[in-house]
Amino acid sequence: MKSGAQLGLFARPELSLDEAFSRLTRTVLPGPREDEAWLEHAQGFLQGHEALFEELRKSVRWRQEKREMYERIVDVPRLYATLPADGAIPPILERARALLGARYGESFERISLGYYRDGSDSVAWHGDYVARRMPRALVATVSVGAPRTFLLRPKGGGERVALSLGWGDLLVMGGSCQRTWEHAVPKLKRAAPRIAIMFRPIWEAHDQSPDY
DNA sequence: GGAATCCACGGTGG
DNA sequence: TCCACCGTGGATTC
Repeated sequence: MKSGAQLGLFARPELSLDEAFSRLTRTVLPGPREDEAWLEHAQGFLQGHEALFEELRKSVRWRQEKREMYERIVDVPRLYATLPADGAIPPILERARALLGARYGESFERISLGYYRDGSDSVAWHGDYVARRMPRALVATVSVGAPRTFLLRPKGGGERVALSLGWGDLLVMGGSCQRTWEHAVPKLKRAAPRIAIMFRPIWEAHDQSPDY
């Protein structure tokens, strides 16, 4: 039996509108109440994510960024792109953006993509570059393709939180999350491809720095 | 024993 | 001036 991927018979991607946010669970991360960091997580937010994964993988102009570390030029271990600069914004993502904007009262102007091709692609512990300088910053991520472990830990140490993100899952990080917590996608021996689709407001008009 | 995790490395930029 | 940043690869832990 051939899989849907082999036959190209993917379900048309759609948002399960009636229940788009019904499975959303909110987690307040441990920390000072007056400087709260929180997560909202919904499994299967985007139905038919396989088709969107394939569309993005094929149509987006993926960038391999490089970084100098310890007198060597190394590849950043993932591919990166922004929409619409590197490809058309699929209608499903415009709808997702509108839904998220309505729920959170923000306009998510920036869409950036991170392509984790296999288990050797990863991102080290970090808070988003611009967001961590803001008192509060929303970052919404929809993950398509195969799940990868997504870790969070408080800056300065403490118990960490682990999530599995893929298959159309939604994760929203809010409050002081980018400033008081760090997140990472660790390398794994074996992992199938995943694309993270990140929605962010414009925090600074001149900001051009990539966030992952 | 294999996989996950930890840690040190150091030039750059804020 | 100082410190946070971050990919690699070897060491350590699970």
